[in-house]
Amino acid sequence: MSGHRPGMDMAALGALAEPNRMQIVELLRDGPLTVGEIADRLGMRQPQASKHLKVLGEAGVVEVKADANRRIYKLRPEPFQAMDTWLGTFRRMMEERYDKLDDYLRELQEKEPTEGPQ
Amino acid sequence: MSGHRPGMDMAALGALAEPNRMQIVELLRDGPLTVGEIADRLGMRQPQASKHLKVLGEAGVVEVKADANRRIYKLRPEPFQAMDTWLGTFRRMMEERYDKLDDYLRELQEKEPTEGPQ
DNA sequence: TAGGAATATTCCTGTAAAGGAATATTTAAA
DNA sequence: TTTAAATATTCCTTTACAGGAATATTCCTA
Repeated sequence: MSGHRPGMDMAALGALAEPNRMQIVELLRDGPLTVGEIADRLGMRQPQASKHLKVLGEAGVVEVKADANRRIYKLRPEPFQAMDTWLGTFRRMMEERYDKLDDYLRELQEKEPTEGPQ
Repeated sequence: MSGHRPGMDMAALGALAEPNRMQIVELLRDGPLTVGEIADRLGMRQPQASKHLKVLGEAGVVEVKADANRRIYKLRPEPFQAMDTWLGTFRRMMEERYDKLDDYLRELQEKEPTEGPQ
């Protein structure tokens, strides 16, 4: 299977597209943290932190390690690597200064010969 | 101004985190297209295509060029470059196999000397 | 200037998701 | 085995947003 086009997971994107979760991710960039620390440093309540971490976990962005009472969360590299790969497919476009617009305009003209070759 | 931390725009992320819009973006990767073409190729109705394109436009992901009746949409490189830059700040983590977890565990131990050095 | 093509907008409705508050769960320690 | 700390979960309410259908807008052409 996996006859899909390259595409992109999207799950991670959806998870990151929420400000609080983005903050959590940027916080975890510097290393693993417990739920309490995350909540403290970001000024959010523990339940909200837990909920956001759950979403991040389900999206594969973070993983947990239990330490007795604590839950230590840390980033997983995979989704970031995936995003990086995906971005690669746009690299050509990112550098292109000649953007095919004129080509496309011409293309449209030809497809639409309202009048015969006058 | 711009005393912000590096961070990430987020607007683009939010826009991309919707399947149909992601499809539009991947379609536009190969070059500019009109609304009608986009709707056709993706099997969505014109109004929905217009709406999604509007969101993408407000997020700075696409830009329009008017051609008479038509609106030709194409990708803007900026948000992709921004994502790329942002991803760069995770590159260290992406490659790291030693993930500071042990360090952090030790750190937690020391911060919590419930009993004296027994 | 009337008509049609291409696109945008509006209104409505259903649903997913986020925050707040309370509570359940788990674990260590007394 | 009771208590407290750390975390997860549930319930509720509100809001954002996506799709559907209809309609408005813009522009070309006859």
